[in-house]
Amino acid sequence: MKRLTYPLPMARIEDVAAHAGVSAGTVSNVLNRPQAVAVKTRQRVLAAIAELGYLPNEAARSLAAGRSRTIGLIVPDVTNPFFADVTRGAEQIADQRDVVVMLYNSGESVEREQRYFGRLEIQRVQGVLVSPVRRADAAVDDLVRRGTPVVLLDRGTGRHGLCCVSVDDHTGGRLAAQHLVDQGHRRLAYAGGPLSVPQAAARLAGARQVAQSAGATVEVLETGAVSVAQGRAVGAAIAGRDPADRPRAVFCANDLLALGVLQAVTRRGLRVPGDLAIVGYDDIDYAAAAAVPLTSVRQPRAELGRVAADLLFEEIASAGQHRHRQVVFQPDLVVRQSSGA
Amino acid sequence: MKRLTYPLPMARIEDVAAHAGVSAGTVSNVLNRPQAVAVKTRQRVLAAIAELGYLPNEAARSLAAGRSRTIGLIVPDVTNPFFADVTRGAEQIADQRDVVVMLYNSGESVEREQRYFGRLEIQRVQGVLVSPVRRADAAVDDLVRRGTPVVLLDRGTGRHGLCCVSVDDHTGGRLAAQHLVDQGHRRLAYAGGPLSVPQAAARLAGARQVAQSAGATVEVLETGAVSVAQGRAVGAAIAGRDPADRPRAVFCANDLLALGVLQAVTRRGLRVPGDLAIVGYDDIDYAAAAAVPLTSVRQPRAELGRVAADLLFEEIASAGQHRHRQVVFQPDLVVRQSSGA
DNA sequence: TACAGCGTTTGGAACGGTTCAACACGGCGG
DNA sequence: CCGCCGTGTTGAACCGTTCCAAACGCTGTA
Repeated sequence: MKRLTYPLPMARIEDVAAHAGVSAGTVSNVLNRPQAVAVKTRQRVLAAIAELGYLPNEAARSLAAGRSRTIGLIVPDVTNPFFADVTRGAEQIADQRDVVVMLYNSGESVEREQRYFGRLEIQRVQGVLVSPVRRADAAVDDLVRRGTPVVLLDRGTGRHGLCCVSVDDHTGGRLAAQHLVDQGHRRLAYAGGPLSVPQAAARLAGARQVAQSAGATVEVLETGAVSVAQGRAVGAAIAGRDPADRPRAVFCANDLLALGVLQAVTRRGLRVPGDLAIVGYDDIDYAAAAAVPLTSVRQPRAELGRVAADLLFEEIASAGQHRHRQVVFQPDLVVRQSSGA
Repeated sequence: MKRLTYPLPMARIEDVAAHAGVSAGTVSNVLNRPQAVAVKTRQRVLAAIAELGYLPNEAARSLAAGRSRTIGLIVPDVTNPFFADVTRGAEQIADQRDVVVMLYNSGESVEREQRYFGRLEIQRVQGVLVSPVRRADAAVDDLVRRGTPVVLLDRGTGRHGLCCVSVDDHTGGRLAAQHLVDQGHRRLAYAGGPLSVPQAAARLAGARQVAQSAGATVEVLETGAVSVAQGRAVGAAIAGRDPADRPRAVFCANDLLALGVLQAVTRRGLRVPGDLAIVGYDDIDYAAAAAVPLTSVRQPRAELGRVAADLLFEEIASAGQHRHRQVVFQPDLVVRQSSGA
């Protein structure tokens, strides 16, 4: 008995073959190795495909081929404009190879990340791009041990002996601090955290280095996360201080934080950049659109995603003998009004 | 000859079966119909699965089962906080059923949308959730005709004789206008567009209705898109006018637009809400975080996604006889400073 | 005429699961 | 002691592709 499929059984490769008067193998060749098929035959087959509206069954295809035409991508949160652009970059490269990207948001949860790794393995993805939640991530190690190529995105640099792409956060911190110092500021603050996040720490270290050699001070205002709400808290704290005891410039670990600070201090009557200069990080679209357009450190976001995907495909192709590479990008500073340009 | 797989051949169901001393069918039962297997056997099999680190091959599974455990979701742009939340809602429901969501951004391009539909069909997704680019979308019709269940998200209401979920834009427009009228405004403006987008038109219509019965006027400032940049242009135009000839309140078709207007008019010295009251739409996170927190019309975003997914699964389950439903949500107004609360 | 060589096509064996009819087994009632 | 029943388990067919060795047909050469 034929199984009942609602509502119509799709054309299979056999149907196309029959319709074109060839064998299934030939249809498969037309699809996968067109140059191996005589022009006339190929045209006949293509006509049959069009006529029947044939669409190959991906499940059968990946089963037979032994690999699925997908890669996995796990980021903390696509809603974050930074990761949205990274994602776009990776998708662009995958698209060129006709590979589908399975996207997951870890939400900074180790448990979710692990669950998604499992899903990706079940799907037999060719490889995984991931911004791991933890620097030392056992789940990543497992995945690698089981044989899935992995490229680290923006985090966990180097630790795993894996390919990884990142942006030089130390330099980013230096750029921001140098700019503020150049504007004449000597009392800086750094808002960001938690400092256990390597990126937050590296940006601070860079800023400190510059400040030190310029005779400036950097006060650390550590936050529990990098969100607008946390930024507002920082801004309120700054605005609430005695003017003599206030930093004159604040460098924020990301733009969301900076936007929060901006909002909180202007609401309390401080002028930006007059009373407080602000520099953000990431240069998200909303940074330029803020009430006082934000000076920010820009990272090559889409490029990051593209290069990561390229590395992944390289590793996939070179099954086995592959030399892991670590690519580090340089950020640059975009000066706008918030820092008093 | 065995095909060479890098680097290790994964355990198959046969391996598990051998290891547990049962047949493959029993292992399959343990995985899919646990209650049909004797407790002792089940435990033995589960132990074998754990020991071998067995992960079922999803491709083989969907090939045999005749359907993949995936649904498709196509939105204009996940970066837009509105759609990000809708996506989260849909994913939540799918997750409960152990179904993977394949997410695509149409970028408002008909061509991309069509390409993604093709991909989803090739993947044999169980169904598709889509915010179609065009109201009358031939690609959607094709998909439906070929037998893929489709639920329309937030757009194209009713036209197709399909399930659809949306938010009442007319009411949204009324809420915004009523609020402005209540604040004493009689010269309103509506910024948004293009008006060929049904949503933009409905919001305007709602606003007009209220304005009319209150003896207020609504000037239309049509835009080509709803972005921060377009908002800035509108704001510049308003600020550039003679004060006597200016609207005193502007209702924007979305928050990005409103943020742009806010930025442009404050930079030109107008006070918000003193000189110009602003109301946005969507209540994205950045709305509350703006330099002047934005009054906005909130839509139940995650709920929208959840209900859409529920409807889709309902339709999938009731293969064939299914009565399409159209769910309409009501928006509500979130009052903040930008409208002079 | 035979045959080598080449480009094209074919048939059939995988791929790794699901599903279901048939069967084995033990207990129970007659 | 036999037949029956229900519970668990098995074996084999099947899902729709890819891939590859072998077959095929044609041309050119010996």
